[in-house]
Amino acid sequence: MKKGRVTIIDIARELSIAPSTVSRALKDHPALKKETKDAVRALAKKLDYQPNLLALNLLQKKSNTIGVIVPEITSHFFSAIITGIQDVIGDSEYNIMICLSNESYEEEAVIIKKLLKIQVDGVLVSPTSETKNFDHFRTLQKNDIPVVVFDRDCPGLEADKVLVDDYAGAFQAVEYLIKSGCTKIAHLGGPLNLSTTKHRLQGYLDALENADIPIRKEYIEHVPGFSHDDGLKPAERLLKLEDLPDAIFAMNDNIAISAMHIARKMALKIPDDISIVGFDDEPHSSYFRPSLSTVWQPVYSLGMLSARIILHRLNDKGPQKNFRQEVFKPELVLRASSRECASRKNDKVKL
Amino acid sequence: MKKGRVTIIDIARELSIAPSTVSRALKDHPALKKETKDAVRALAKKLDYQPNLLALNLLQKKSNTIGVIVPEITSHFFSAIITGIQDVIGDSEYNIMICLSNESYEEEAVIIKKLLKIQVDGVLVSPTSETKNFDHFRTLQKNDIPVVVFDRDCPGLEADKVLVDDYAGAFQAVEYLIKSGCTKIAHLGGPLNLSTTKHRLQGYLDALENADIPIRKEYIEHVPGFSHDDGLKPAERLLKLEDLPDAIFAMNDNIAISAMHIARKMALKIPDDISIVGFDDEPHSSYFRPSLSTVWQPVYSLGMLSARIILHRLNDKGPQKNFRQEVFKPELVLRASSRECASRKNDKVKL
DNA sequence: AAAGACTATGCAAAGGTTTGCATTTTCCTA
DNA sequence: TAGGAAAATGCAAACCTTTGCATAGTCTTT
Repeated sequence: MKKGRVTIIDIARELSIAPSTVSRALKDHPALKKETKDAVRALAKKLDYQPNLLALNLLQKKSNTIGVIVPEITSHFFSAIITGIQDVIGDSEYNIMICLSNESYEEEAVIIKKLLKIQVDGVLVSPTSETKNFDHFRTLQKNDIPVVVFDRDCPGLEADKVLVDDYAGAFQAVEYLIKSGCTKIAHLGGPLNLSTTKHRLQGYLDALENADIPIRKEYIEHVPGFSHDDGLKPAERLLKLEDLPDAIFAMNDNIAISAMHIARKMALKIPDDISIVGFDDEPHSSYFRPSLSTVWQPVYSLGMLSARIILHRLNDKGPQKNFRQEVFKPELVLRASSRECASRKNDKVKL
Repeated sequence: MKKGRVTIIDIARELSIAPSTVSRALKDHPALKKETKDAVRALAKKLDYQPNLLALNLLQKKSNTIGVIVPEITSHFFSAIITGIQDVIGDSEYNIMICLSNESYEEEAVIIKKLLKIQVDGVLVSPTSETKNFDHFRTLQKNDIPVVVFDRDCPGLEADKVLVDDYAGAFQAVEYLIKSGCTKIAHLGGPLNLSTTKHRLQGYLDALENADIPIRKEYIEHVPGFSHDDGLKPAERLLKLEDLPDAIFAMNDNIAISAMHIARKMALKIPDDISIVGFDDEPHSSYFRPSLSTVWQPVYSLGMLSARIILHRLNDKGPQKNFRQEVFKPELVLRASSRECASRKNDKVKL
């Protein structure tokens, strides 16, 4: 009786043939006699032979692992993306390794080093809100590790990218607020370094300009982070202005809910006194009262596409070029935290 | 110029010594001359030598990977546990591989096979709500892979376990409802197979019995899944009973919120007409109006402890025995969806 | 000066699989 | 039946590191 697991050598010995023949038999090599193949396969099955992937990894210099770097997973946004990624990668020969950067550039850099060390075959990454320099991603590429950036863009980095048209989402949202009669529209933006923050801000600005509404600096605040608590202070600043806004377009749903809280505390009626629109369409946003109008993003699809792209890169060796850039369209979801609008029937509405 | 990455052999050749000497120098083997060590270390640094973990894995027959199997990650509950796990494992030599079973026994079994194939060193698992048979976990153990079960128990499986005292949490919650004057307390339970469901149900039953309140079958409903939508129908059944309950203790926050919705739709006042208490303390539960009373669980700690236990097992080879069973105490969090209670001041309250 | 002790280093195997090339076996044809 | 082509299989290297044992070299002691 052998101790450990069954190897190709055990099978070879038992059948008095060479290990290489066994290997070929198991992969249906055309040069082999049918009988040999059958004998090998039968014995392999009988002994419950399991190929040793560790040996294969060494031989092929690859780990069959794809690293996924995200800032966090406690929000529905990233956990849904990961679910999409997992559902695609799960059917392939690859495994995914999820790494949390905690929105810290430093941790992100450490993760990259770790992934290099274990020789991941590819990396999917949504950079932290602190990341301004992308050289660590380029290091991956120099080591022939394809990188796919998702959701948060890395301007200047040449890589496959799967993004959301944040600009359009923001523009739509603010345009709707204007149509619904709001004129004093404030914005609660995210950390300034982030591409998503910038694009949503630009969408906000352009929608105002497009409607000939002057931009007021005091109506624009930026939050330090993405949690409910991060939004409270900035929301309070907006709602303590002398000339009170009649609408707030927030960077995400959590922040929008912070604004709702402050508004409620100040006895403002939503949406009569003030409309509030978020971004992300987190599942619980529809359960609030008033339910939150927001911008929906195809998170699951985003994850799936990112995964498909990296699988494609991995199968399709060769120099990395012709980078793809896919941009998903978000959709405005109108609920009860924003006023009705005369032309509402003409808008695409998702409830 | 060499093509690939620098190996121990490259260093050996350059210094005209044996690879084994290089290996020993890098691990500070006592038999080596200081000068040799220094020379090796200097060159290793200069060439930016990175040990090839793939080779090590093969040699040591281990993958340095810990599998983490969870039903899903889109809820705050599991994503927070994973964050705790990650924060502990991240500092070790191990990597974690997160696998989603989607509450499907079949998928869970497939995952186990995959983890065996890649030769994980250990597994952390919270079984699906369908899992009644634990032989697949025993298969892991037979292969000398330690298993740590967390949150959801596997009765009869001998393994390390990190659980929450669901019984006590439920008992406390229902006891409070009784103290606050409720007498017709209904329960929205989870899928019946789950240990957590059973224990919470038992806590509910015992709290009633303890107060001499007769148990009414029609006041007990079970939801098929954990999402908001899964709770709607069962909640409706409860609230359409002729003898309306004056309180609902729900399996989790999502279900509690389903109940809140149905109650509101029926113009019931919360908590005046009906008190509602959830379980889990999801972050958004405090933002609802009325804010949700619920039972808080130390999710992050639960993840960290599970991770520590498996690391300990991995360092501490030898036969698996003396399994640990750790049980965390949950805490009742009183908010606005339940009535005040005369003796409230005496309770430990977390807001 | 020789034996013994100790220090420093090298050799080679092991871990399991794949693959180009070499070799053997089989079969057909002249 | 020899020759050669074609079919089937084997050999050995490669992937990189670790480690028990062997060996070479140095020093000490009698």
